[in-house]
Amino acid sequence: MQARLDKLNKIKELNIDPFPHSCERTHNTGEVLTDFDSLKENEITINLTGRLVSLRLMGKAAFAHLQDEDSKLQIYIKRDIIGQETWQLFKLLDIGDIIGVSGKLFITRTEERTLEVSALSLLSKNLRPLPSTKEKDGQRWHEWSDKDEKYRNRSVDLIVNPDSREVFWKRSLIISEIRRFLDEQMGFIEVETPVLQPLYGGATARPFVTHHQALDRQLYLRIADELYLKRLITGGFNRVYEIAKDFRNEGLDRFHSPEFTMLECYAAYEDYKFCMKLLEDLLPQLAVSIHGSTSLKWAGHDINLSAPYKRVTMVELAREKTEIEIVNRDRDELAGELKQLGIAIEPEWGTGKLIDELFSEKIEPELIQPTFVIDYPVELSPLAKKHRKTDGLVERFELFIGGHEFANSFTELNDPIEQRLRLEEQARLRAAGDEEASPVDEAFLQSLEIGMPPTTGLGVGVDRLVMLLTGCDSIRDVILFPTLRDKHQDKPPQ
RNA sequence: GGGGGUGUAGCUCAGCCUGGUAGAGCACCGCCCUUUUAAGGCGAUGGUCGAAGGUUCGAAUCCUUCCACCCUCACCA
Repeated sequence: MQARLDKLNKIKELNIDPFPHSCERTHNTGEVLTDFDSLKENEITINLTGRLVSLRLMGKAAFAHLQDEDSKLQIYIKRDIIGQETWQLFKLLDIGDIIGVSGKLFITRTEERTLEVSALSLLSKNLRPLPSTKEKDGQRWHEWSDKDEKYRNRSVDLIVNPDSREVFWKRSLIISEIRRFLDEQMGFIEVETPVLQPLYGGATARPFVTHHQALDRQLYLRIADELYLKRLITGGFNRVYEIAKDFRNEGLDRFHSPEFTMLECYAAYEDYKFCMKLLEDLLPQLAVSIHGSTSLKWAGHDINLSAPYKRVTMVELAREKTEIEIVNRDRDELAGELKQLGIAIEPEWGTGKLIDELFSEKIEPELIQPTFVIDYPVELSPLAKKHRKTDGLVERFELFIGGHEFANSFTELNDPIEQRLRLEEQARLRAAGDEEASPVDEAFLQSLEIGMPPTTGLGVGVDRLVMLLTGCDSIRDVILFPTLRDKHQDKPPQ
């Protein structure tokens, strides 16, 4: 770094501003590579900007690679072409500097498409050396691969690791494709609901708690958008969605981040079958536009996202995979059968929790191809409407892919009286020590009392969707700045 | 929280089992080189071996504790 500061001063002594305000730019590397033949034929002068990522100095000439937002291009710098003054500047450049070059295209003896530089300017000096990497024909040496460092220093990661760049490029595409699908094909509108909430709800999770000074009041970071979005349905917006961060104060692992991105959408005058159809339209479309095909590899499985997806009720699945009946069961009997399967259970768990446990232990991991698991026990779903045919169930589904949950949806409960009873039951569990049961949200209940049309809602974990479509196996690989422990200095000895 | 793994030069890693005072490649610095591409050649610099204790004549190496990351289980949609 000291060496680079010295160079910075030498550059200033040459009367060159190492951090100028603007520059000329006519193309990016992608455009040059695409139209190379005609640009070369017509001897078009190209102005490129980018970061110097490799340098091969050979006395009075040099080859280098310039990387921009698209890809990279080799440039050729020759003293006799750029002149003594610019050559002096060039020799003070380092890998990592951002420069602008202009010149015409040619092909080297080794047949690499190259820009012959006739003018060169420094746009921003690099003072902190980048990790050195080498690459040829897609093969890489000395790759900067320390995961901890990648997560903590994403700028460097994005410069140095094309794979990371591609993941986040795709993430952005996925989100804009989802928006386009909902806006243009489905007639939804995007809305924004509070992140800071006086009460939290819409999911079972422990919230983050914060405090507002001026109001002198406790607020929570939202764990879900659900209750607010339904209030908008009551208000007359028939199709709304939100793509935003939710926050859950829980453990973190490969599939869970304390802040994560959720898509929630609600459609009036539809039921949960609408949401299944929506996913069967959206996912193949996304897979093709992001990945080029509906078949992909993820978590060691070959997965095909072509619709339609298998639909199977939770009751059938439990019967088929474990021979256990889950509807209207006596709590202790059910607990006994779970124990026989070797599932560790806690004495205070109710039937809902037991079924949930059975399901995640024995059934989820086997759902590799996209599968809608439908019709859940009412105990697990305080916000879902009871099943139109079967007692004890609600109209709900979750989508499983590769053994993991990707979406959750139900026909929304819009009977305000029943909803109040169910929320009061949750509040009772909460009072009994279940930190994840939600409190009663009076504003939400009053909105149901005004009258919410029959409605269906859907939540999709966007981070997991990105993992699936980019082949990443950790949620940290698809979040630009994942939550990490502090890397503090070790405490001094006493 | 339990179990396993990792941490050595700016980067990627060897050395640890079997203790003797730190190594390679790349980067960086100097010199040579006007179509190279993991450019090449010559030379130089660079490390409190994650931290702190302990054992020992002697610790990167053995032991203990702590810190961070990864995997896994538990918790958790």
